[in-house]
Amino acid sequence: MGEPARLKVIAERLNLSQSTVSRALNDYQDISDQTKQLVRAAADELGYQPNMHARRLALGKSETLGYVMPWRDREMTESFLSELMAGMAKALAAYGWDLTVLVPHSVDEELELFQRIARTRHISGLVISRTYSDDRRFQILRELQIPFVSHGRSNDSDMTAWLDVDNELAFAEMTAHLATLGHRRIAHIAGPEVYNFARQRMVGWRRGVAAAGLDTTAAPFEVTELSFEGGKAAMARLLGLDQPPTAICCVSDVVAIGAMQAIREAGLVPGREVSLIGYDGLEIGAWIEPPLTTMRQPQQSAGRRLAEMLIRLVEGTTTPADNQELVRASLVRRGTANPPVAGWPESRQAVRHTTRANSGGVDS
Amino acid sequence: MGEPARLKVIAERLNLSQSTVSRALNDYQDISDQTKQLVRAAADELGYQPNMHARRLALGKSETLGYVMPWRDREMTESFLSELMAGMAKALAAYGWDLTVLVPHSVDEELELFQRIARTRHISGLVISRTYSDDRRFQILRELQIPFVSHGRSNDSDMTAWLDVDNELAFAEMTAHLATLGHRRIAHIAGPEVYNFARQRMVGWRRGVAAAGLDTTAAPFEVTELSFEGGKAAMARLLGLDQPPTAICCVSDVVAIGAMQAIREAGLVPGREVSLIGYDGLEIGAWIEPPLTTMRQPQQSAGRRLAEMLIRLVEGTTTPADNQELVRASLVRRGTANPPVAGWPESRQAVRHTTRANSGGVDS
DNA sequence: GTTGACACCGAAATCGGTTTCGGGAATCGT
DNA sequence: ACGATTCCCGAAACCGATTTCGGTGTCAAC
Repeated sequence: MGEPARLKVIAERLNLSQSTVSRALNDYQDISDQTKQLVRAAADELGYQPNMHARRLALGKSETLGYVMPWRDREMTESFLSELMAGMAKALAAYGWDLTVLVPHSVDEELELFQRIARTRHISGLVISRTYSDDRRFQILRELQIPFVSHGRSNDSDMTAWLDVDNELAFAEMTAHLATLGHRRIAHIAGPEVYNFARQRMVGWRRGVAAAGLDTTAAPFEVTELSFEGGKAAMARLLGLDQPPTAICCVSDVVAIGAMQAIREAGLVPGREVSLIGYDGLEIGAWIEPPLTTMRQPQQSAGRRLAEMLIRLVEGTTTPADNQELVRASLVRRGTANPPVAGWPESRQAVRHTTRANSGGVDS
Repeated sequence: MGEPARLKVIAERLNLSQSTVSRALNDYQDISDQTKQLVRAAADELGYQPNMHARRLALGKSETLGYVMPWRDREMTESFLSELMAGMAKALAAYGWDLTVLVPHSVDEELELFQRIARTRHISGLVISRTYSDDRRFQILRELQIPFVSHGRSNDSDMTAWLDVDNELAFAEMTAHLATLGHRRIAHIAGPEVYNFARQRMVGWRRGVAAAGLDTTAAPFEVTELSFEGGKAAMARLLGLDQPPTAICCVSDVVAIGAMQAIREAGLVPGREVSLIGYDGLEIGAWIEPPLTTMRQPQQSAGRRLAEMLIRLVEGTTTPADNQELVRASLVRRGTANPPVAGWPESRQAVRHTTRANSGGVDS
């Protein structure tokens, strides 16, 4: 019980050679069933676990995947990150693989990291996220021949593996929902265009506006950073318009929550004068007043899928192009998407609501 | 540029032996400076990176640490997890170490995991969190001789390494702050006693109540699970008391946000009739209305410290007992801790606020 | 009775590093 | 001039697995 049992120990114990034991455990055909039984029993009894490093050295594989955490900017506080990682780690554990987290704190450092991994190969595949529309990483990883799958697409991801939500569809549906409620001026608070998902969402919103028979060119939008403050500032600008919108599609929940603050500070009530829908399905959205209507995608199963795809890529049993998966987000109806109210914004100078409905409205 | 440069290649290139090259790179004393220069130059040029598996096999060390993610229960959604992990990973990267995440989905599986790690040694140290007052893991890890450091203490952590916040002090201060504002009935919404931090916070609150010259035995408290719903239910019970409290110390921000909901549903205003303070310093607390006063501890530096401590432990340069660190949380003044208002709860039947201050109050 | 075929297993090479040990050359002391 | 250090470096063992290759023994076939 002192030192961990190696292959050698269990070989001596059974009067077998080390190679026989190894092959028995790996279920080779040229080992008799009887011997296999014996070896397995002994291995069990001694609690044998192969030395990972020796194994990986011999195999030339690492059975370790890396997750590149989106750390740059201050926008990583997103709580779903841990959920995503948990999903990945759980899926990998089922195969006996490990997940290591990589946290580059600059673009250059990220590229250096890729170089190192390409040489050492101690990580045999990567999951990257927070993809840009124009993302250098795709080409570099291809050149370095590092298997990878991205969480989110990019301009350059046609032939690579990815898992993405149908952002365009989600925002088209979001817009349609607001239109169905009766809204005619549906705005969009967008994220920086460098992010591919931000662009997709913008496109989806436009598509929704057009589908509702509204004037696309007149539909107002604001681009802002993905933060509470950003959402607040953007909303304030929208409220300053001559014809302010009655409903907003927000690029993220955090931005939506910021927008709600701006709405309140203008003396209005989120979900009454101005409806809004967020995106991400954050749990905290349910805790605020009124609870935020949003769209959710399951993070944990996304993590699982990403891991499974990457394992298959590393094993070489599939091609990247065969591993492209689009998942659908679903609307979570809470309290901030309601039919427009009469008398606003037409008579906006007249209304100054300082009272507030106790409970949020109810989505229809 | 095809295959990564191994030690052998650079040895042949310089007409040296492989062992010389290895020692040169590792700065051995018995290698001339001139040779070292040559070797390093060649290594640089070829972009040499040692094969991790070979290296770790030879060294018998893994240079990989594991973080055991608290996954059981549904309470892991805490957004600071990713921040903590980022802090750890960044610190480790500076030493060339890796961080792998472990996600056991049951207690038994966690113990199995420990067994495996003890045998394979492919992870040479663990960070565990979410410690229980009575936590079997401490003894087991000691028996298995796995170096570890816990984020949070336990009954059994006297001789092991840990990093913890002074929960007791934090809640004593929190209580003192409320007392200074003039509150005389200061309640506590506590977490399950199995969690050591919940017990510590309870003790701290009691200490604070006593220090304020109030009656400890009469001070009301409620134990609940660490969730929004839990906080809400607990607050509802407190409001049902004959003499409801005017201020609440909440075991966590999430619980506090749930409590705020219960306060609103009772027709009261958080921070007016009932003051409350949370704990964790979640960013979202600043986004709700009124913004939640809370206490914060820096998560990222905590991650860094944990990693540094564990590295030293694995290296064997210190003893566990010498690596115990208590950090202090600091009060974040926002909008929910204000002086008590007159007329409540004495005339509680008379007041039914349905209107609400536009901006939250201001802490004094 | 020799020859194959087949089932089963051991010896040894291999993965790519680290480390021990010992030897040759240069330097030192006397 | 000769032995003793000191300074460098190479050969080889080692870490613990996997895998190739070859060698038994058995049995059926001719």
